[in-house]
Amino acid sequence: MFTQTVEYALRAIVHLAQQSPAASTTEDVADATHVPRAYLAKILSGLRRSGLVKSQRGLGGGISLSRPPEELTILDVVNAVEPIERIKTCPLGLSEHGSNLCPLHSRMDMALALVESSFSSTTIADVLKEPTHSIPLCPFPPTENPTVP
Amino acid sequence: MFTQTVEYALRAIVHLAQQSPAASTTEDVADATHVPRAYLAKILSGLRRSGLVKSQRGLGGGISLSRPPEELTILDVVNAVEPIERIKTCPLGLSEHGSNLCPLHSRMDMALALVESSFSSTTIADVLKEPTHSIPLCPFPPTENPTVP
DNA sequence: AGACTTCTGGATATAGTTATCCTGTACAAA
DNA sequence: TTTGTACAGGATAACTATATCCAGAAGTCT
Repeated sequence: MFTQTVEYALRAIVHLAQQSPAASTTEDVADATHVPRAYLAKILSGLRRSGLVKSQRGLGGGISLSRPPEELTILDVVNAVEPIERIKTCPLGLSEHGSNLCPLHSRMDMALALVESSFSSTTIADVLKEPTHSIPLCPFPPTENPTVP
Repeated sequence: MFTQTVEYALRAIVHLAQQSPAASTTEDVADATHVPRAYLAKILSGLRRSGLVKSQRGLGGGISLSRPPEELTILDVVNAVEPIERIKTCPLGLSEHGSNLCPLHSRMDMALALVESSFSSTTIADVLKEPTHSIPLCPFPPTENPTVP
């Protein structure tokens, strides 16, 4: 459901947040997140162009967050790499319909809205501050898989 | 977020439900749903293998639903073509962690759970029976894009 | 049987995603 | 200024998703 790229970007951002406001090299992030170095570099370039992170070359340089983790939501990250595209017009391309959605696409869009809402209400800081001793990217104590009634 | 294939499969199923229990030819479905015929044929083959639809060759044949629309959820269709994979173990591949999820993946899985739940609580019949005169695959009256508070 | 219809499945093409590599550029420190 | 570090970005490869085409199998109707 979520692409590799989104997964990788989120891992990277969480790691950067753990080091924030210090910078990490691409190599450091790759090692910590188990993301292929060269591909991670591309993703981080994209995040820089989106303004989520800033980069510094040379010794002591690396990548760091542009904003504090409290002001960065999961949705910000997801939308920077692969925007969640809400369904705004009928995908069948029937021009007569304008912006009205049929029941099917209305339901699909509702699911997108749920994800969007869930992601926008969680900051990276929330992820780091999770109660108990569970460590992001490196868990330990039990976290139940949620089931929505 | 959802793939073309999922979108196409849902359109096809909704159309089949509208004709249910009669059969439609692949051609009919393709025309009604604006899905490329040859590709649709592949998708329908898959749905048949999954048992959601049955096929009949020859004159008067075609594809029809195996179950009444009341007993078919959106989730059934999605899972038949591209299963929603809940995150059950840490994607970092750290064996020590067993099945415990870190806060990040716990949140991501929660989003998946929301979608799964939303899709499992809507049958294809629900989509067809939507109040007002809005017609699935062919809408007309306004349906507001939902926004979750 | 013969003509026609419709699904089935294999081969193939095209585009997008994921991943790697390599050269160049910017910066720091000595 | 030289050396070393680290990001930037282009070229390329492998794989998957999407899409097309066609020959063949299975069915209906006369």
